[in-house]
Order: sequence, then C-alpha cells, then structure tokens
Amino acid sequence: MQSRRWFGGAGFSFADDPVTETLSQAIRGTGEELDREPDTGVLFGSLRGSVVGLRYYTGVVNKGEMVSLVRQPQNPYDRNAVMVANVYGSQVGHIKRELAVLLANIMDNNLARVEGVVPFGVTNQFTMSVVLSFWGREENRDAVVRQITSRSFKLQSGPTGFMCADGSRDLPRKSVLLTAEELKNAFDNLFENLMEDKIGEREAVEAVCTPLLPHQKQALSWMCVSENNAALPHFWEVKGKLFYNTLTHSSVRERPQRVRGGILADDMGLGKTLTTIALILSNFHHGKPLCEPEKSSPEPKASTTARKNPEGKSGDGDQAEVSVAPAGHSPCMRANQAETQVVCVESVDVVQEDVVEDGDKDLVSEKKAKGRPQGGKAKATTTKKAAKTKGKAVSTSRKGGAVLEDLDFAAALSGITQGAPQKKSVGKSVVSPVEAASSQSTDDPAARATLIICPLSVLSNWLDQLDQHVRADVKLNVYLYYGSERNRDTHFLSSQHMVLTTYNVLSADYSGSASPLHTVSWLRVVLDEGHIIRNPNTQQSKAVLKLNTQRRWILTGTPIQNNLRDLWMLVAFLRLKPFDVREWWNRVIQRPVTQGDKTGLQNLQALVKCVTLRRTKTSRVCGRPLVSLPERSVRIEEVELTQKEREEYELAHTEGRTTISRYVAEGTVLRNYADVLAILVRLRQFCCHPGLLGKTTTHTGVVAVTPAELRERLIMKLRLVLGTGSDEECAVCLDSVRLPVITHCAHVYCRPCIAEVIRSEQEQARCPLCRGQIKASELVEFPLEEEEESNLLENWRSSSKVEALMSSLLRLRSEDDSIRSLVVSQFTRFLTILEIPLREEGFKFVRLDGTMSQKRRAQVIQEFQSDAPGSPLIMLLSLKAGGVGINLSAASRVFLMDPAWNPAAEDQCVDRCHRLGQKRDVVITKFIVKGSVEENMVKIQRQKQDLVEKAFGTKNPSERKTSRVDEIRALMEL
DNA sequence: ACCGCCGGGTGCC
DNA sequence: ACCGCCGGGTGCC
Repeated sequence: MQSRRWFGGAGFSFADDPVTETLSQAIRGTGEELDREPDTGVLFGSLRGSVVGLRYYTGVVNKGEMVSLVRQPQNPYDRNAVMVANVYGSQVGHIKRELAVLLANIMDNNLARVEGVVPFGVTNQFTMSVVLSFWGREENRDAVVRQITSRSFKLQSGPTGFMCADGSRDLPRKSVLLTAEELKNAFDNLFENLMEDKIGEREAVEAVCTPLLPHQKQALSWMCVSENNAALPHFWEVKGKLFYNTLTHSSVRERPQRVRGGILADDMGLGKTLTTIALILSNFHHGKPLCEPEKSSPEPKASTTARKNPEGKSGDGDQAEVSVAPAGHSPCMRANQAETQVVCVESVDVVQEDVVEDGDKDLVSEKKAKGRPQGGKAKATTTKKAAKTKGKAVSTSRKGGAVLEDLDFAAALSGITQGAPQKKSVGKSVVSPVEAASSQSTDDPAARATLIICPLSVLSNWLDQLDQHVRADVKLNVYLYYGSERNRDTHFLSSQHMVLTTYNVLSADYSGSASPLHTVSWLRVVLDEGHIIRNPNTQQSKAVLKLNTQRRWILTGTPIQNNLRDLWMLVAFLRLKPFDVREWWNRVIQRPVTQGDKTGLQNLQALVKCVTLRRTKTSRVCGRPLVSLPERSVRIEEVELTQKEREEYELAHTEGRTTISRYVAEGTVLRNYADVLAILVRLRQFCCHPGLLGKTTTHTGVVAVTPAELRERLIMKLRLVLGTGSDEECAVCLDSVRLPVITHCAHVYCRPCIAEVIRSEQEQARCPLCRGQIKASELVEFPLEEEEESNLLENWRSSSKVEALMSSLLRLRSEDDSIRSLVVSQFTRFLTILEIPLREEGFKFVRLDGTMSQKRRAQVIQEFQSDAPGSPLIMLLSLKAGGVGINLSAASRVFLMDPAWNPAAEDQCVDRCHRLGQKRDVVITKFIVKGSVEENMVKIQRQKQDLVEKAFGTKNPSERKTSRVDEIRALMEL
C-alpha cells in the first residue's frame, strides 16, 4: 500500500479517469508505449541473415545474444553498409551486402527499427547467422513487407529464433503475459523490500557528531560497500577468459566495472542527507575517512573501519580498491590521511603522486575500456587553464571562504591538525604547482571532491545539515557553487571536500562553452532529489550524464514517478552497463516489461535490487520500526445535507442516474466515460458546495452536435483535470502541464509540447495517449475565469460541509490554539470558498495548490512550518499539490473535505504531516455526506484496498472492464 | 572457409 | 584450349 505513492498517487481502476488518475495513464501507457515510443513498435516479422567479416573485429557475441545494427553511410566500400555491434558496442562484423541494401533502405527511410539476435554460429571465424526483426508503426507495415519481399527475402511472422532473456529458445514463444493488475503490483513492489539483511551496520567516523540510527548505519554500510567493493557486478560471471552477463548473454574481455554508487531511495525523513554526509566523511579513498577531528588518531581507526568492509568477497584479482589491508599499503594510507587533514602541503602532493603510481590499475584499464583517445589532450588544456587562472584563484578562493563564513559555516574555516597555518591552506592548495601537476597527470586517483547537486529549495537544507551533523572542529572545505560570482576555477573546485550546487547552475554551465563542473574530476557526484532528472531530454539530465566522476549516487524518495521510463535516466546516470544505452534498456527491460513478459520483469527487479536501497517509514530493522511515529487515527464525520441541499442533490442525482443507466443498458459506459465522470464529479461537488459547479454545468448526457457545444464540453473536461488541483503530467514532456490545452479526444498536454508533435507529424499527427487524430485548430485552451471566481465569492452561501468544518475548527481552536490543521480538498475552488468563513472567523491561514509556482510553494510551506508567533494555524491544501515529499509536520490535524477515488492519494497527503518530526498524534477527519455518492465512494475505496492487499492478478481484461462498470453502478446505486 | 570465387597452370590415356 | 579440370590463393563492407 505504501508503494502506491511511487506513482504520484494513483489507483488502478477508473483507468480512464483523467481527474483522479495519473497511474492509470501510466499503466495504460505500458500498453500504448509501443505506439508512443519511437524506439519500440509493432513487430512486423523477422528474417534470417548473416553477419560477415567477423575476423576483422574483436566484438564477441554469445548464442542468443542481441546485437545492434548501425548504418554506416560513409563506408567507402558500400554506402549501404550496416555494421553489427554487440551489447558493449564492439563491432562484430557487417551485414552481408545484398541484405544490407534492404536494411539500408528500411532504416534510412525510418520505416522500421531493425533489431538483431544471433541464434547460432557465434564461434564461427568468418560469418555468423543473425535473426533480424522489424519493429515499427502499423502504418509502415505494408511498405516494409513490400521492400522485403520485392528483394526476394522471406519475412517470417514472429520473432523466429528469438532468445528469451533467460536464454531459452522461444519457439513457441513462452513469455508469460501479465495482466495490467499484475504489472501494476509488480511496479509498485519494485522498490519494496530492497533492504539487504546482510549489509550490516557501520558507524560513521568521529567527524560526524550526530549518532546514526540503526537504519542509517545500515545505509552507510551499504553505501561504503557499494563504493569500495570491486567484486564483479551483479549479473556477471567469469566464463573462461571472458566475463559473461547473464541478462544480455553478452561477454566482454575486460573485467566489467561495478557501479560505484547507487540509488538511496529511502522515504522522506529517514535521513538520506545525514547518511550521505556520513558517507562523504567516512569513505574517502580506500575506505578511509576524509576528515578527522582534532587530535584523533586516525590510523588505528581507519584500519578498523576498513576491516569492516567485506573485502573477502572479491573473488579474484581486483586488487586496487579492495586492498584496504592496512599492512600492505601503509605509505599510501598515510598519504591519504595526511592529505585529508592538511589540505595541501607540498609533501602531500608528492605522496599523492605515489598514490597514483601505486595505483589503480583498474582505473587505467577503465580508461582504456572507455577508449578515450584524447585523454592526454584534454589534460593539456586543463594545465594551460590552470596556469592562466592561478593568480586569480587565490583571491577568489578566499572569497569562497567568506561565503561560507557568512553562512555561519564554522567547520569550513577552522584549521586543525597541523596547527593554525592551515587556515590559508585553501589558497595554498590552489596555487601549489606540485598539486597542479599531480592532478593533471592523473585525473582519477587525485579526485577528492564530492559534488552535490540539488534543487535550489533544498540547498539551504544541506548547509544546515552539515552545520548540524559535522563536528565544529573538523576542517571540511565546502564550497557553495552558486550565484553569478561563483568561483569557476576548476582547481579550486577540485581541491574542495564538497561542492554544492543546483541543477539549474549545472545546466546553465553546461550549455556554456567550458563548464567548470564538467572539467573537474570528481570523486563522487550525488544527485539529491534525483528523480528530477527522470526526463532524459532536459538539459539538466544531459548535463548530469556528462559529469566526470568515480562514484555516483542518487538520493530520491520517488525513483519512479509514473512510468518505467523514469528509471532509465537513473540507470544511465549510474552507468549500469549495458542499460545506460537506450537500445539495450528498451530491448531487455522496457519492452519486455511493458508487454508483460515475466522474465523481463524479473530482470528489472533484479536490476533495481542490485543498485537500490529503500526503506519506508514502516520498514523494520531487526523487527523494530526504523523510527517511531506518533499515532494516527481516522474518524469519519457524517454530514447531513439541509433540506434545500438535499433537493438540489437529488435532482442532479436522478438526472445522472437516468443518463448512466441508459449507458449501462446500451453497454456504452466506457465509450461515454468522460460524461459519466462528469456526472460523478458534479455530484461530488454538490456534496461539498453548490458553488463548485460554476456555470459550465451544461448537460452532459447528450452527444454534442455543434462545435460550440463540443468546445464547451472540452473546456469542462479540462477544468475537471486541472480544477481538482492535481498536478497533471504532460505525456510529451513528462513534466507538469504548462499552458494546458485539451485535444478533441480529451487528453491534456502543454500547448508547446503538443504543438510540436503536430508540427512534426503534420497530417498524420496523432494523440500520444490514444492515437486519435489531432489538429492544431482543434486544441482547446483553458479560458480565464476571473469573473466566475469573483461571482462565486460575491454570492456567497454556506453549505453543510463548510459548516461541519468550521465547527470542528472553532472547537479545536478553543481547546488548544497551538494545534495546526491541514484542510484538504480535491477541488481548488472549494478551497477558495472555504477562505471566506475562515477569514470571517479570524483564522490565519495559508494556501497551497497546484497552480502556485515552486517558489511561492516553498514560501508558503516555510510560513506554515514556522513556529514564529502569528504564523498560520491552517493550511488549505489541494489533494495532490506539490507531489511527494512536502514537509507539513507542523500540522497534526487533517480534514479531508471530500473522498478521493484513490485512498493512496489521501494517505500520501496525510503522510505530509504524519512523518518524521511530528510530535503529536495525528487525527484525521473525513467528511462524508450521508446518503450520497461520497458514501458509496468510501465503500469502494475499501474494496479497492482489499483487492490491493490480496494482490489479485488473475482477472482478464474483460472482467476488469465489467468491474469498472460495476463500480459506477454501485456509485449510482443502479 | 571442411565453402565459393578468382585466375593461373595446364592439357590423351 | 576461344575449352574443362586442377589446385593454390584468398576471403566484409
């Protein structure tokens, strides 16, 4: 149940309801992905061909392994050449000439995507067999088939000779299709139970003054192991002289690198920031601490912490990182110690070079593997730049210090260990020619700085937390890389322990010419709120992928927000090979999973598991809860309508029932779903306040005939989508909808996004969600409705529910005026209505809804959370405003004004105050109008809950459809 | 490639 | 012999 929050609050029935659902879109998306994603599609068929010229290339392929086909139009021997590469991008050979002509034609005209699988012949020296399958849009099928047959190749239906991901032949294809429910459950559970029991605990170094909770020690231990452990990554086995990947059946000659880092996906409030700070301080090179407080004797301590690493695991000779064994490496260790404490003395730099030489063979080989021939050149550039900026660096670095001082960042300035002179060590480190030399000659081993990237809104949180958790006598160089005056000197940045910046600064730098952040060789990059980069098309995401670092971490409470696709960016950032390449992610994970292939799902789960640690606040360590939270109780307050309200309600109810029962009789409920929904929304609005209906409550039952009517109805639907305060997602940009427009098929997008789709596809333009035809002229915008709003307020009248709330609030205030409340509705207009009586009764309140800018939201939250005298007692909150993770722990009462379809959305909302930091018991009041759809909704909510908990999965799609209709019938008491 | 193809050497049985 | 046949050289695109 917890897990549903992963999807931004969504349930699983009412799958067409744009108002209450975003997950349903995601789930349907899993079916429709095929059409929407340019890199998947319908399978047209497959044919057998051959790969030639194997002996000229080094790429190896295993039986059943997938290969990629790459056009080489520039090939001097044949402009139709099609190159064949293995999963790791090594060339295997070419497609035989005659076949290449065909493929070139299909690929160049974008008629289909061609994917290859090698069924056999992998040990041949000269040629091997390949099964080519063709995927594309249905409308291109004919053209493709024609191309193929006209060149007298035979297209076979189905993926003949295709290898299942588990290595077995699929003739007949035996992938088990999952139902949508199963798929959804699997998604939801993807990140559940990712707590490895065997990870143990690890204490933070002394420099961290806050004692870690047990689960934080576990996380620290896991993170250290993830950074240090040089054992083979998951899914890799040694096979003879090669390394074999069990997921892709591919082999490589070089030892694959483990992902050094991962995704820490703990729930909000479990201390991801603290754990990360502990990691930075505790696990510098070779598992030794970064900084020690004054007079501590680091060496013995270092070795004890080092021994805690499960070094025994690393089967064979990946010596470098694992060899934390104190004996063999003591000079090196000394070096690191010295280096961490004395920021930069010449001797240290010399030793640093030792480290380098001592060093990491695997780093060298990694460089080779990456095949960066211009490595040397790049370094030369750096040198030049360093020389130029040296003079400036001294002064700017002082400035950096000053910034920190201003921020009361005591730790950053108090020099220790080697005595007072170190105060100026920052400046010294920058100018030191020795260091400059050493850090250029070898980039990676010298890397020492951790780069933290976060949204602006949490930047100050990092500074606070550092201040709070790092001992004041620890000398930690932290630089806030922000603002127009930021010090862009890469040597200055490299010499820091930590550099903090925002996604915006990063992408702004990246779009410029020489990005300092991309020049520095980082020890570690941490993406805070890492789900921010889930859309790979953004500048931010691109910038993040280009960072040069040894270790990578993603901190997020919500690794998947809506869609499996969200995960790809995270995987790509971590460089979880080979899935950082889109084709392999799509072929091995995304397409199989979205098509319901069980093996695909298992692979996905395994993949996620090997890089993710996630605990929820209900997880337990050794049978005990991670954190103890105050109680939370729910009471339902039944609201009686006045006689007048009852009459109005019944009128609308009868009318709606007539319409819906006709649909039910005709069996057209699903076809008229939007109308059905509109009727239900209307009834729900009646239950809250008649003013919610506005003037757009034209009758919906009749099929629209005139364009004006159609327009009116679309606007109404748009209002339904947006007016509830839900933060709708645009299926094109995957971000919150900006400048919303609605298509004639009733799907909502950002205007620029959908306009671009129409522009590029011209007459063929189709709705990305339902594939219905769309035209620019038919997009309907949301009209401004300020008049309406004022109208609403002028003709003010109360309602039973308003009264019920007000009497609760007044009673509460008279009993204890320190208790703060959240007043939650799905209808933002209802919040507007509630403002009036609140003002009348002299309540101080703030409001948070989906229409507010991020900046304004932050202000409001801060105001509400502040315990300053005169701060607001009440927050009016739209149900889904702001997504996950907002901290409203100042409130301990929640009034849910209207029931949501999806109980998870309510839970999630309550979680915003029932979270770490909550001191009081939380009391939740749900107002339910007696004898109304609301009552029925609550019943259905309960049934849904049961279903979710039973995790049923055997229903077929047609049964599901009936159950949705049944739900509607139950709601309307038909 | 334990193939096909090319082109030079060769030529009754 | 302007052929066939033999056997060596050779081999992706």
